[in-house]
Amino acid sequence: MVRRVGDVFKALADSTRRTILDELTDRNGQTLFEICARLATKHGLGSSRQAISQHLDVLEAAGLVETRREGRYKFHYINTGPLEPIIERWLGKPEKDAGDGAGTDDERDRHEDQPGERPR
Amino acid sequence: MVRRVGDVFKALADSTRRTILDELTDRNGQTLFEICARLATKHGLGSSRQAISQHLDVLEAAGLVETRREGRYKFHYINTGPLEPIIERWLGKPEKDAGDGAGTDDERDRHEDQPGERPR
DNA sequence: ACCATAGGCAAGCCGCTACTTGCATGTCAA
DNA sequence: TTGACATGCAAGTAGCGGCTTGCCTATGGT
Repeated sequence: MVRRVGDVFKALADSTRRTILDELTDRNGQTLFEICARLATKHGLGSSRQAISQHLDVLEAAGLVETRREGRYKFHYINTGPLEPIIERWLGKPEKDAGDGAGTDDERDRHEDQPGERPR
Repeated sequence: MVRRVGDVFKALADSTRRTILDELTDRNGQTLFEICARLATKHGLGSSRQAISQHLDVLEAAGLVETRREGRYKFHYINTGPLEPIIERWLGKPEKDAGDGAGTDDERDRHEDQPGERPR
């Protein structure tokens, strides 16, 4: 698994997944059923177990959630690591308006979801 | 326009829009045609003018881009304001694992893109 | 062994979204 | 005014993403 940059943004694009991250921030290391129950009661979400499970898969693929198996339970832990660099991407450099022309040409995204790229 | 929280995440979910933000970070205040040209040359994107225009609409609706008209030109400026609070949402509070049970019940997202909500 | 619990896998449906296509509007220069 | 340039608007299309439905595996208790 290559863990692209865009996966983090895609993962955060869904409000249910953001609420899951809120829930894991409030109480870390929950199981799937725990998350389902607390999403239903505290946040009024009616999502099914499979829906939450798929959301957790997306979050794990993005590196925002790590899991640990123990018997028949699977605990989920939030990982805020991928969150830090994605903001300083646009916040870090000073705002120069129309200064130079030739960019540094560093790759950040590589356009992961671009269809073609056409290597010729 | 209410400017919801989720709009910022939705706007950042697309890699072309992120590249546009990169481009505006590199040179602020570009016109639509400028952005099209530089996306094509520097980043190798073959998006049409209308596609870029629609992306800019999304970014503006999210508050990430502000515009200023001048004659027949429309200049686009990046606005990093909405970016700052969305990360400290999960980075700010300390990670307590399985501490209390009753949450603070503060609303952050309001679940803007939830279909039902069913007010009964 | 039996059953209940916790979770996984896969196919299908449906709505949203990015993109295209075509035309319309507005602005400046000659 | 005429034409070129910069942008806007709207309908239509294709693909992706979130959710459901149904069944399966595995662990633990009795």
